[in-house]
Amino acid sequence: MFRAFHAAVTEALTAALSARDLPTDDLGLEEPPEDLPATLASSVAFRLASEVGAPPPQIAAEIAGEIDAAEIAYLGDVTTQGPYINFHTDEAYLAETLIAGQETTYGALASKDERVVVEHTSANPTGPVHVGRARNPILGDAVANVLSFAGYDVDRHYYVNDAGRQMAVFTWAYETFAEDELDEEPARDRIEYDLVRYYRRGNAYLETADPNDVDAAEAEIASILQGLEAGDEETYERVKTVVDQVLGGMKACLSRLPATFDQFVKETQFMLDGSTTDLADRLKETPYAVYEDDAWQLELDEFGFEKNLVFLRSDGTSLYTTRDLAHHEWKFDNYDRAVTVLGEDHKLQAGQLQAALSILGNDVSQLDDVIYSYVNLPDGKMSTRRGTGVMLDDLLDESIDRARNEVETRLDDRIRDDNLTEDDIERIAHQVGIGAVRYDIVSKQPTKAITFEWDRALDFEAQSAPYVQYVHARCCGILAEADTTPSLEDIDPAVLTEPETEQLLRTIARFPAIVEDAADELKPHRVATYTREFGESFNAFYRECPVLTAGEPEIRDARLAVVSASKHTIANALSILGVAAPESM
RNA sequence: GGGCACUUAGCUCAGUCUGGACAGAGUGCUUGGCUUCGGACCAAGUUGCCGCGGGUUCAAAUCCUGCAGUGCCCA
Repeated sequence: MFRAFHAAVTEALTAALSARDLPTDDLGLEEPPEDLPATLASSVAFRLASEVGAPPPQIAAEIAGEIDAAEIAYLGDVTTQGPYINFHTDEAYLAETLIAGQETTYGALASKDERVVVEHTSANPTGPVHVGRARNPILGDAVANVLSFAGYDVDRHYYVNDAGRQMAVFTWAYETFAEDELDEEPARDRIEYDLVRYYRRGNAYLETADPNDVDAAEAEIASILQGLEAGDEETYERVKTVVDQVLGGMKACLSRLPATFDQFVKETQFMLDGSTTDLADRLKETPYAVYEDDAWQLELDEFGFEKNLVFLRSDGTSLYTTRDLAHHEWKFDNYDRAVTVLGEDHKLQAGQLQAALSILGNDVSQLDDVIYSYVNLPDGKMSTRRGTGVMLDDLLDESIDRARNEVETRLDDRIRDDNLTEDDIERIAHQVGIGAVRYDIVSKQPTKAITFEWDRALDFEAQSAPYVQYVHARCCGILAEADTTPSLEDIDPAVLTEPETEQLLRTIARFPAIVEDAADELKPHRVATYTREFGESFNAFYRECPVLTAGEPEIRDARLAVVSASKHTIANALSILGVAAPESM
């Protein structure tokens, strides 16, 4: 309802200003401080003071007088407080919020008939997913979720860099070394933990072996890269053997979050189908192309990049970015919009990519990047090659273990006698443990750097997932106990008179606007911030307004409807964040 | 050397895009609340040169600019 109210007020205020021949480009609409009863406010009077030649409070009063509240949807009253014009909602605003909230899909926006591809994670298939990379699938999944919930038709892609030097090194190492030449046991019984040992062994060899042996190895690695470039079938199969196995393991790890994908798009696809070659030919024809230092380059200083972008080596082989350009044109062919979630270390590359795409005549306004900062360890970076870092699997295991302990120690304190089974405990441990990790990451602004510390990442207190999940479980508990679902016709919203109920309904009313905003801005953390506000509103309601034990049947039924709307709201908010909504905990 | 980001309470963070009403949460610390629909909860108190300096504005945590610290990138 907040969206409708906002639209109605915008229209009314615009009309009021136009009627007096005043500018309507900046309405100064904002949400007033919490302790004020108004739902929207305008500070437009400040800006008009010099133009009109009157003090702001007087202007505010005149504009307010211009608006007939009775004619505007959901508008109950227009008041002024000094220079501010305050807009108050009417009874229908809360009543219709209550009705809208009965839908299980509450908050979902109308379908937009727009195809969006969200590319995220796209980590090179070199080994187990570590925590340094985990921000990407968690953020990316939430971005895709919020866009989907906001009505876009979303596909999730993982772009597989299977044509780079890393994969050539891996393939060579995998074929060269025998199991007994590896100096460690797999850290975990899954394929990528097994195979990464070859990758590490290979890299160590290249750093420490006799120079002649290294040269021989490098020749083999170069031949793999050339084979890929030439479209050699056998070379593709060799690399594929390694890539698909490692990727399978990484996929299994990511599915624990869960982060799933509609497609794994391989870089080699754009070498095989000739699109990379075509693209390079087209780049050569542009006025930005130069041949310098034995390489084809693009001069991008016009776009703010001092350094040239090399797109073809002297031997005619393409580079990572060239193939990614072909990849992006392919996205543009198949989607209306492309969103890419990537670490700040790829920011320059992304900028150059965008410049090159625009040189090629693409509409780059359909391209959006979501940039996040790296997750570091207190004493340095995480690296798959060197084998440093905390693995995502270990973080999730530890979090689940701690959550299980938490459930078990709380078991005796439970007031509710619902006799949790062993299966329940395990379910809750997973929901809370994994939810806490996701929530911790998704609730922060992606641009801020994170230093990983166990205790901080696994803190179940504070503004964390369990707090919000608990609200959902509470809703479920009450609804289950009620065992009757009053029909909408029986509900009279007018009996909901307590300020806590009103505050809760107001919070519920804002949810669709939060979804819209988070989707427009590609900022899922806004939804996380909202879940905390929601939790506070709900808990205040819970404290002051008994539902099942409410005396009057009308009040009980109406409050049940509030709980039901609350459940839908918080369940949907959690699902956007990718955090499980437990029925009990 | 150049570019991009970040800096808000002891700690972890919202708020910054789009300037507006006394700068918000959690945690910590000091208190209080289960004859009760779920205490992983709630209530009260405490905590601030919004990194520093300048500028724009009726109004700046928010916009511009210089500087510092931190992170990332470029050869």
